[in-house]
Amino acid sequence: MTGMKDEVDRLIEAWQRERPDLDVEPLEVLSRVTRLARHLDRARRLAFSARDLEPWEFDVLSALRRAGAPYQLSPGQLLTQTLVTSGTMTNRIDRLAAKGLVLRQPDPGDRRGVLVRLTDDGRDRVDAAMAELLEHERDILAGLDTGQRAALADLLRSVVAPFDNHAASH
Amino acid sequence: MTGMKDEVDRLIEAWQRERPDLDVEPLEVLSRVTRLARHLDRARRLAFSARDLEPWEFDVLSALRRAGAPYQLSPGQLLTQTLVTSGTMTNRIDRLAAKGLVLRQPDPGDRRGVLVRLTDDGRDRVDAAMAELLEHERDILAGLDTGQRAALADLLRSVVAPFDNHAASH
DNA sequence: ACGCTTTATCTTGACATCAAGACAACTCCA
DNA sequence: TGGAGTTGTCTTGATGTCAAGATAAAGCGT
Repeated sequence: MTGMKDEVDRLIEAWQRERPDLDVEPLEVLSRVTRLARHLDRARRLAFSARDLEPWEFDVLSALRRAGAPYQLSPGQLLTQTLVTSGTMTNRIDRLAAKGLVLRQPDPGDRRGVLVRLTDDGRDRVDAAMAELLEHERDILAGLDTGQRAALADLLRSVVAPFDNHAASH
Repeated sequence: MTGMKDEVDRLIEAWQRERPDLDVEPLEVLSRVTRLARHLDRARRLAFSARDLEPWEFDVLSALRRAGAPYQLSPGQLLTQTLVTSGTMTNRIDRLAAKGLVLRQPDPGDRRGVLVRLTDDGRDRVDAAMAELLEHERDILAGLDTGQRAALADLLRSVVAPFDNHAASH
């Protein structure tokens, strides 16, 4: 018991009133996940706007940053990591290159391919944005103690893991 | 310990390798929330496609359904519930009306306003879609026992509640 | 009653995304 | 070496969304 009602409590009450025959218990978890994700989106947008980055820009730049020096990946690798289509990725790389945050270079080993590399400016921006994002996220989780956060992470992991490990069979 | 690694574990390892100075613990919870929400979106799309409904259609229809008989709300009420802009809602109502799932009626008490009402077909569709969605969601949560699901719901509620109750001050 | 402000909905124009397909370069086996 | 199939990226056309503004009707104080 947390002593506070949220929107999902109200949502569930309404469904129970209208459809008493249904067992709506799954909504207790999953509607909260959906709503929290929406709030997180707004928090991300806010955190990144201080660095003049859109969330989609951060997604691409952070994939490159995580790859480690020399911070370069192919468009194909980027689209498996960001789960967008190839057309979208072409468009994103165009715009990031126009902003000077990435460079498009021919792949020396495959003339079909290109390599997308983070510029120094791109690296600085994504590093700053990541630090800011973590600040915001810490605030969001401030109501939980360390043990609760760990418990929440473990419960979420066991719900998400089947998806992640099943997707490997594609 | 759940005995399984997920994508977020790998994401966190990469960040720790690249930025050992940052405390990335918040990602343990919030990146999993984001990823789970994305998987849920796909599950919803799948559940609704059997009833030939898009997720956005379900969002609107279910708001009307939850309102109870006579299943009617104003566009304004619908847009506060679905968190889209008014232009988007106009477009959605147009398309739902064209499909015969809702009716647009003049508001007898306010000539500026209209009332959007669920048709019988709309009610049947959204009821069937809801039952199907709950089936899918039960599958997703099958790895947790009742106590774990309740614990997860409570932890999520205490993270989400501040947003929901703060937003009331708009 | 008269304006001024607010409220409710719809319209417009720009934009990001996706699905499907085009095109070029690579691989591999005969 | 040649040809079939595969892979990597980009192009095209349709769609849904948003922000900003237009329009019309209510509310409200004087």
